[in-house]
Amino acid sequence: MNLIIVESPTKARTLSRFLDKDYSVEATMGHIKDLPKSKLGVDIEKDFEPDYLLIEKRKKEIQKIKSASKKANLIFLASDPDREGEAIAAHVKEEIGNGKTRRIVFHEISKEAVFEAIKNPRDINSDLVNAQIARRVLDRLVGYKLSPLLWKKVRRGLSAGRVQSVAVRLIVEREREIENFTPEEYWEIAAELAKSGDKKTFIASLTKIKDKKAEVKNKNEADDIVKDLSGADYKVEDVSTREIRNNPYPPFTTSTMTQSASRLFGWSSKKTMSVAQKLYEEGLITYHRTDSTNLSRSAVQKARSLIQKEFGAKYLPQKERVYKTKSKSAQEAHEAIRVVDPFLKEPETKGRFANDSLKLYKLIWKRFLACQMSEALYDRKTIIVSAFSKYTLKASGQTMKFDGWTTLYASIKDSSESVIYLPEVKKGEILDFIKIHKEQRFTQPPPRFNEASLIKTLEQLGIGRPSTYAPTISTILFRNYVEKDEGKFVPTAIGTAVNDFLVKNFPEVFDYGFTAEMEENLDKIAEGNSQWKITIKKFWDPFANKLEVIEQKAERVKIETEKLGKKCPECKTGELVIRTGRFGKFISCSRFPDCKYTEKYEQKLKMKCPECKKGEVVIKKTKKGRKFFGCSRYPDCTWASWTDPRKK
DNA sequence: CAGTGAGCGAGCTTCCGCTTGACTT
Repeated sequence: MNLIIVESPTKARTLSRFLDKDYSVEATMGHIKDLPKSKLGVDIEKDFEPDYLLIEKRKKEIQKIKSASKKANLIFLASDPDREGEAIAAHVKEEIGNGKTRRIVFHEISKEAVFEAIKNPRDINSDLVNAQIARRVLDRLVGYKLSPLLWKKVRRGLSAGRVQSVAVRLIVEREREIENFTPEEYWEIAAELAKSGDKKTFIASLTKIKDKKAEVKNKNEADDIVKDLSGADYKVEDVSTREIRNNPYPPFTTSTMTQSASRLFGWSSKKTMSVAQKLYEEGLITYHRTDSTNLSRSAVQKARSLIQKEFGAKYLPQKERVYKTKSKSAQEAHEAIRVVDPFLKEPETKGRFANDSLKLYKLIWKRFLACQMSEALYDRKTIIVSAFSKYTLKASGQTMKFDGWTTLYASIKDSSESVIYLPEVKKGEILDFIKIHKEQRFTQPPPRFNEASLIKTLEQLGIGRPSTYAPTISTILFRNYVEKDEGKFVPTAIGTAVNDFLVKNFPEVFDYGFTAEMEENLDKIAEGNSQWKITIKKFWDPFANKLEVIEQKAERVKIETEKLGKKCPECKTGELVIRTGRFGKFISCSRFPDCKYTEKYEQKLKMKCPECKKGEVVIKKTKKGRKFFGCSRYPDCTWASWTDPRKK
């Protein structure tokens, strides 16, 4: 009897299905050891010795593993093939405490991959484990030293960390960009033209004036050009047709899946991940927390045979498509997110969220199949027109020749570049002038982040991991650092104050490149080329100095309040302001602490309560920070709902 | 379903990354 230990119980179940009776499989449910929650757990005096303890909640799993290991001849530690997985394997080995353990890794869950791995066992890679320790200790030092500083200098209960604080920083700085943005006026000018005698017209936009890019700044300039152009001869200078090839998107990762579900279904990352978790547990999709775009050979073969059968040879490229993982921080522990069986188009999904499950499954199915299909082909035709040999105008449009993969999965490009009618014309041909179009426009500020764009940006910066994107968003909302306004993130006064304090005093730690630099150092440790204690010491010494100075010298941070423009009804002298407390926003008197008047701040939905029809629907927060909808007449009316009543 | 802010100063808050449940207001 041999024992295989993996991280996920679902993975354990899948493995035991295709392994014979000689193997038993157990799961750790993630990490089994960690630093203590209630204290630092890092002995700085003793070279940063970490105090890894068994996690209370994992006692049950450890017991099961221990008893199973007693019956086993060999124990294969098959946690994920990355830094964290190596640490888990090391921790399990410490607990089992005998020489029967072997470390194995596999990158896909198939019989072949598992047996191949078993044939190539190795020892625990202590360099990789050391890299995990360095990562853990660094995050603990940053989080557990800076948070208490915030309690002292800003407010109790706040938090700071390598990941969450940068997420807040992105949102705060974007808001400032928007506030400081001055829109600039510009004009778009186009001529509506037609082939001589043709009834159908087309639009050519002004691109150049005297061979320089046309930049029309104001109405006077626009009017002059329009006057000029109105009586002009329009001559075709050039006609060209070019074939455009459009390749499919790579298969989903956690980041791209949450982005697509957000764009297409309007789902939060939390919702997408929980629906994906169910699909994974039902054996319908591969693991949903991954940054890899790798696909198993056999899955690709199945996909190809389905494409051949359902869509025909034209839709099947000669060679299978291979996707290289772009993300620098990727650790390739898992495959891309794909359906397990491409031939299963519409599985029966169970439970309360059956509809959502099916919706997400179909999206993953399409994305996976599409990624192995032929490219889409377009003809892009461009007509260059001149007027007075001073003005250059351009009309372009494309027609699809072959839909390829877009027959399954809509390309974003298709919706933005609509098919435009362009006539058959020849060089030198004179066109009929119909009329001039002009339109005033303004440059736009960058958009606020939503969950999708925030996750995308964090991933590009290498900050956070697939398992933490959704939880990080929950954290910064729960702490009231940011709030959502129509799905977009807006920083609160607290979030802005905390961010400015951190960035001003610890610019290196919250620099957008800090994590990338940390990863480089961790790689050196993992390769055995550097010692983790030295790396941590290099960070710690200047950091500790700064901590001390700032703790002594920094002033307590004042948090800006938003005025409501009303007098305080109690003292009649102060003004009412909005403050953000531990439980969200509330209204109070600006003369606090001299006047202690407070009032509830209610975010109204402009909708009557569906139950009593008298009160208004208001947004509230539970003690745990979760948003819900309730009636403003509470406790007279106890109507409440998790979901937005407007969306029914 | 009251509480939040300041400061008094009991005792407590806090990180990131692995994994799943529990499951309501």
